[in-house]
Amino acid sequence: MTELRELRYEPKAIEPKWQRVWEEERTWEASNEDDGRPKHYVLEMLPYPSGEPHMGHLKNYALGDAVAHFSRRIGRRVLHPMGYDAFGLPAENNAIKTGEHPREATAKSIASFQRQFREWGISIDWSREFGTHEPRYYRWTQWLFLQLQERGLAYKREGAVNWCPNDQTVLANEQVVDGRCERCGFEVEQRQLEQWYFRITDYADRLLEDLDEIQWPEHVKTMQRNWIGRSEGAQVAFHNPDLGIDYPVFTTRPDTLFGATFFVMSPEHPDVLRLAAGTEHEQAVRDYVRHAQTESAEERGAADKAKTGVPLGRSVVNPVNGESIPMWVADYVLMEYGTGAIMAVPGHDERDHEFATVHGLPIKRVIAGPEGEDELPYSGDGTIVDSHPDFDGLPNREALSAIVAWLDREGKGHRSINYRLRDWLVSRQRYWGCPIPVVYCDACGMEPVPTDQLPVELPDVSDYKPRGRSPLAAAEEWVATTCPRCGGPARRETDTMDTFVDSSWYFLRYCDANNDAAAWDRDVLNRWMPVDQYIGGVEHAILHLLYARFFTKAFADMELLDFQEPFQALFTQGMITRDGAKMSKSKGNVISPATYVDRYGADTARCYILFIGPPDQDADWSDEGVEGVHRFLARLWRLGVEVGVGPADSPATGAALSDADGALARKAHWAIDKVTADVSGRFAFNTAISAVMELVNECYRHREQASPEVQRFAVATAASLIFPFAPHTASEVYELVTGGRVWEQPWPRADPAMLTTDTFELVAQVNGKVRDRLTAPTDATKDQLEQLARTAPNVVAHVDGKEVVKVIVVPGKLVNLVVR
RNA sequence: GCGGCGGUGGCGGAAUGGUAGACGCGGCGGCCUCAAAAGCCGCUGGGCGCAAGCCCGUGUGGGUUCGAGUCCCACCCGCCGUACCA
Repeated sequence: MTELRELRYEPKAIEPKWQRVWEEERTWEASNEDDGRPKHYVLEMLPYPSGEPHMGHLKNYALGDAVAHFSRRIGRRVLHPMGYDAFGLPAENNAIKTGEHPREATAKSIASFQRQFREWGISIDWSREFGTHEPRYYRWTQWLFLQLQERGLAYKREGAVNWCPNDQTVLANEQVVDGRCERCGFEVEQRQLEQWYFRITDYADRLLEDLDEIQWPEHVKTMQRNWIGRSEGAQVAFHNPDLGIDYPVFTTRPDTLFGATFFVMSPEHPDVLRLAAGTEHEQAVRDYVRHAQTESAEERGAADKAKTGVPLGRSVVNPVNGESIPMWVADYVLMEYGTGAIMAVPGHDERDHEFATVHGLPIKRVIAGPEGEDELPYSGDGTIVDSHPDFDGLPNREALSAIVAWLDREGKGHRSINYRLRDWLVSRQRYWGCPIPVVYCDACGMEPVPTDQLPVELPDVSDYKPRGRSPLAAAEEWVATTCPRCGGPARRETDTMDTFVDSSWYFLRYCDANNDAAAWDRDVLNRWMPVDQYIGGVEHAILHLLYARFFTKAFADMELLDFQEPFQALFTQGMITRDGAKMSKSKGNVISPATYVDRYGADTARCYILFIGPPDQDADWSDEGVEGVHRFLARLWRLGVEVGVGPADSPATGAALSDADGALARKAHWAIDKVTADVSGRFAFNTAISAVMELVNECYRHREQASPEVQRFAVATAASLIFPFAPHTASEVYELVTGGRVWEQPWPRADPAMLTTDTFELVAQVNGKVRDRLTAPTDATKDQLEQLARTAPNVVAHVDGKEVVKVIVVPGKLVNLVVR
């Protein structure tokens, strides 16, 4: 017999062995046929294949795989697919630098992801794999685009857009962070361009309301609510007699209308120059507007910036009292929000107050606050004063609705709801994306490409460099086409789609990934959707998650599917940091999963990343911690070798057991109970793994005394429980002790009789302080427990000479004697 | 400013209002070995004490309670998100 201590746990031998079995037997492929088991769709966010997978991917897929495995073993039919978000700028920027076709770079990266996902042993249904850059996928992206266009949900219009001068393309609002391009960090400019949009604003209310229906982290819901930014108020028209134009403003405080002392327009407001023309302020206004344009979004957006602005030399009439108030232009008014113009109420708005103070404008109080609150601006509630006989004296909240009703009757305004959410700008002047399937004909105008001519394939080009228009524009042979309506010459749209379009429906395609006749079959889709558990990073809280919800609702309206929300439950994972900092090339603290998988095996890397802490929190990677988890798996494996194959059933309920057998069997059942609760009730994988560690420690403790059968049961149970986290080692150990396949076994069940013991440790307290610990029978009465505690030597010492005024007995736990 | 999350040993972290610090790392000691590595076993919050044991201890200060890391109030600090949104 081989000396045990010479036995080495060799993941390099174990892991490929099981990967081969799963691959050859296609173990993780899911059938679209309903077999009576409840379905469970487990999905991790689509990876963007650039270079190699990083630690974030390892965490994401280790988490998802644990959920998928656990779900299968508790009897669900599980869909756990994989694909690649393969269009995008990194591959294209690489092409500009090196000339390598983005398709080549992407293919290499995908191959690396595929290889590593296999090496990690993630239980993926590979039969459904695709990349969003493959024509067989983007054909349907284009088809869906046309469906949206047919219903007016995709449209083209001219307007002010965000332009990234580095990436040479427009960006959606969601992709501009602090005035900078979310991708490259360059300052974004405003340009006036004709672009494609999706009408996501039509869905603002539904996107907001349905958040109540889904199990998502509250902070993600909050971020979406804030992004949608619904606010209730009124639209009120202020008339300018010079041009004879009504300028509507949006306000959430119509109750302060009588306090408006001036009127402010955004520098981007199209009428600003027209209004100033011919006044003494014309030149000053021109200068101010020009300056505002050159100022970066960042400078302009700084909250502590002084309130600048110039008068327009015109005035408008406040419709509620006929007062003429001066018009100004100031950059604290944003064109993007509301109507691009505001009524300024310096008495009750901080910003307006600041502006009025700087520019010497009148400040009027129209709401009286409680006693002592006589500072202006006052933004709290109070009583209407100096406004109108009908409203003076009313509480302002009451006056608010009364004033809106009155405006409505008088035709001067109406109730209005305003949103921060803008339509989603989807066209991009870049190459490596999904072509927008429309053509332009001189005779017929814009024409959608007929669906039987899809896909519009992305042509090869020789020059990827963006020049303010898509590189596709240079592919003349491709651009020149015929009009589908009149057959005459036509030109193709050369913009491509935002890659977020690709990833807004991929989870649908997985359900019916190989369907050549349609994007999906509605019945097949209904058998899997919605995704039961979605897992990914919070960085997608707004962008991807909002877009995907919008698509789902739009498709539901088109009767392409029958549910309103794509992701029933969402789990957002924390970041993996290194030395307390985010990993980045510039910091030089990047570590790659491959290093650890190579050194310790995939099971160690996966278990460690789950063991490190609660998965929704950030966690710092520690090399020493990895060693510990590796030791644990090696200890488990060694137990398997030592105990060998044979019967491994749980001791029968009520069987007479030796002390060692009893302790070990109970620990095994305790671990089953604990792991099951930790995994199913919450994502407490860290404590689940520590419970299996405890079981393994208990196995070592009873190695000499416990019977082979009970030891085998304990080891098999440990293997079975660790399987969702360390599938290879678990499979190996389970085979060593039972000869069977762990993934084919149902999830173990704890025997309730084995979860209780005859005695427990009774804590004896005096005045809430622990004074003794005693062994007490589990079935003892409260009185018996009290007597036991009262006689404990150290309790007696603390009670001595005092009066027991109260006794608290918590059966199974403690006795507390309150003395005086 | 606003919103959210968090603050527990040397470190990562664990604790349905009921034994604070499970599990892991690190450290210390022992066994094995010619020796080391690996492995196995034990100890490991701080202070006082020969010991039994006692005192202190979950960011700070109050409160509720027989009992508070946990609940309430007021603060401090850190991280994330968001910010002239009318």
